[in-house]
Amino acid sequence: MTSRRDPEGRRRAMVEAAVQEMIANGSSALTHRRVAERARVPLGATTYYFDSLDDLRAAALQAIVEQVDEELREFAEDVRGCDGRPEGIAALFTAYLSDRERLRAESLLYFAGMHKPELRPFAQHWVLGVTEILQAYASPEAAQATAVYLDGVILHTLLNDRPFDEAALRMAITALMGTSPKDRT
Amino acid sequence: MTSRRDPEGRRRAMVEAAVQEMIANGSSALTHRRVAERARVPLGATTYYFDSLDDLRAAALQAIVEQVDEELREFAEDVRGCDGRPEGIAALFTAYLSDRERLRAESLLYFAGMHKPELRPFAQHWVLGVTEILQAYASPEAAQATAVYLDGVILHTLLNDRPFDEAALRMAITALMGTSPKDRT
Amino acid sequence: MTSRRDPEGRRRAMVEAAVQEMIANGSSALTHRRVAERARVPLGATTYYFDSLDDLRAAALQAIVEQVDEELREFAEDVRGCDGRPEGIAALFTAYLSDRERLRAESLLYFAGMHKPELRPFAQHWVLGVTEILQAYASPEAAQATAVYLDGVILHTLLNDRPFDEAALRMAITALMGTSPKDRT
Amino acid sequence: MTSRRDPEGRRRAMVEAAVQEMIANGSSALTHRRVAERARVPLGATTYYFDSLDDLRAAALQAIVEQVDEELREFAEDVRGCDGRPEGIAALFTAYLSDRERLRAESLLYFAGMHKPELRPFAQHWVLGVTEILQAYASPEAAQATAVYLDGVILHTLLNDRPFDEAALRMAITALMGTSPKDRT
DNA sequence: TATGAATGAGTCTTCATTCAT
DNA sequence: GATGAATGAAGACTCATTCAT
Repeated sequence: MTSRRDPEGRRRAMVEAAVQEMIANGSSALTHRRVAERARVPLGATTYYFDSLDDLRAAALQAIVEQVDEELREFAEDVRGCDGRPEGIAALFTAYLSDRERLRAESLLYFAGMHKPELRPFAQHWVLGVTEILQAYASPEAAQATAVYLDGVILHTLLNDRPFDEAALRMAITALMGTSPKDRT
Repeated sequence: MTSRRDPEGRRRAMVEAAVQEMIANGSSALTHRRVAERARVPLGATTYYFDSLDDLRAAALQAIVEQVDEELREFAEDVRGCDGRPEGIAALFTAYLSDRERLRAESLLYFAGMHKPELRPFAQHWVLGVTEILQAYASPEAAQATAVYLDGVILHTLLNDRPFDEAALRMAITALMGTSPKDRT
Repeated sequence: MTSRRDPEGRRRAMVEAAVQEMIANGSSALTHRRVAERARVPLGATTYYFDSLDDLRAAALQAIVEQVDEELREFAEDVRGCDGRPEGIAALFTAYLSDRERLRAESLLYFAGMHKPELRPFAQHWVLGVTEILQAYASPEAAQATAVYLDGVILHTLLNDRPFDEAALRMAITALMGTSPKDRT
Repeated sequence: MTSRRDPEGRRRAMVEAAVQEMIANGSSALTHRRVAERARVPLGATTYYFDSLDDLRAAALQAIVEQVDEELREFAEDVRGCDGRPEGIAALFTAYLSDRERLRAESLLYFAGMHKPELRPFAQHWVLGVTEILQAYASPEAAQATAVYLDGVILHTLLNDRPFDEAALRMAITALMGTSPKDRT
């Protein structure tokens, strides 16, 4: 059992357990009991540390957002590393797609944002972040188009067993990054 | 109350109520009670007509799939009408995006497929359908890339109040439809 | 489906189905639906022919009593055939015990009688019948003692996979049949 | 209401209520509601303390088994007290038969064992126990025959208002206890 | 006469939340 | 501060019985 004398640790353990539970079974499957069991914490602790189950859910989503932040930082650095070239981005993203847990976690933010308007900022975090990163190498419009496409790719990947074809990714990114406002006819 | 002695009508009413309920609050919020109330049907009717809540949910998803089918048929015709030109497709799709209920319904298929592998065929229906339609005017790869991008656009639209910019849509579609395998370096 | 134009046949089919259902799952597992399904009769028929489920249950128990009657007649004849000798009775009874469905059916009468006083006559039918048969070859007291013992044997058999040992049966019957009032000290 | 904050007491109260309910109306009549009402406990408590109704039923049957154990211990001592003489056993058993609640409780084990093979050990407990006790004063075969007969007597008593005749009991026990393997012809 | 649609009462069960300790 | 006992509301589901047709 998580130590009684480490409030912060317990809190983290519960949030992490909530995230895992939501990834595994969806947001609505979250219950105090399951979190307590998974976090190896007494049942009472879940309500002692969080005012309500919704609070706990929100904390879990917040944790996912923070993880997304971290990923975006890494992604930004890696994109710099390959000088923003489409082939490089395609390779980086292919690697990103291989961690399905991560994708599922992100998709939780979408679910949440769709049914609770106040959670939309969480859901938009990823697209906005990617758009910003790509703007260093393409027009704002091209960057956004690419980010939106990549979101579609994530969706597609979550609904297929096979990984997304890297060549297709490269092709699409190349096409989209190269566009610019003047292309608008 | 839905007229008694009209089994088919009652069934339809309940399925429709289930769809509405899921659109409003997500698949997991579906309960017999809410469906009964929305369909103006006694509680017992929901279990009399459907062996289980899962059955009812499945019927609702099936209904959405059928609606998607209908939309794909219309879309196919409209795309033919504009000769598959990107500007035309962008215009058509902008119109499509304006019906948020429809988008939310479709997104239900995605989320359902994410947590229940057996429902994946439902979830892939739309992308596969769009890809097939676009193949008449672009390489298979370009068609799929465009379809995946459009899925991303749907997601983006659902998470924003403002409608998706049609010019951006046109730009991206133009870029993606024009790609072909030989572009792959 | 049992013919619509044979009311008596339908009735019999439902009663028989009820008996089978009760033998298989106990009296309390009886439902209109299961009877209708087993008897291949529309659901409505079960309430059309029987005022209530309890009525149907009673009819089923009555049918078992009638079967017991038939068995008692056979038993009486067979006992006459072996002149009431204990070895003969033991052999006959061993054969009787081999049909577990029959035993389970009889035990239903016991259950029923235990919880519904008005059904006690049904439950006592078997012991009284056997007692009467044996009285031709032993004192009333010996006959009753033997019948009670045989009831214990039925119980024992239903609770064991292995058949009851015929030698033990012969020994006990011999001992009990030979007793007489004057043995009472 | 059973005092809160006395888990063991509440548990016992519910088990006892379940036993009473089953004695009164049979195993299959057991419901959470009736137990809660009889034990003067809120409905939720019944499922908080027992994972399922079957669990509660099992606990009740277990409690009956324990009571049977206690009775067997007493019976063993009393039988020793009368030196295993048939008249003594008959007298003891007559007293035993006078407590109908006890008989009904024991019969629950029989009926349970009949429909659920995994509960057979419970059902056989009494016969095996009595057989073992009597073996100190008779051959194993005679002991078993007597025990089986006594089971029949219990059944008979439960199905009759009048108590079982002690003289008949004495006669039968005398006859059965005196038998021995060599009597088998 | 016969049937299957219909429903409301009642079953088991889960769980967020409260609160005594 | 911490916990686990406690409970009431709500959920899925079953089914005897009623009744329109």
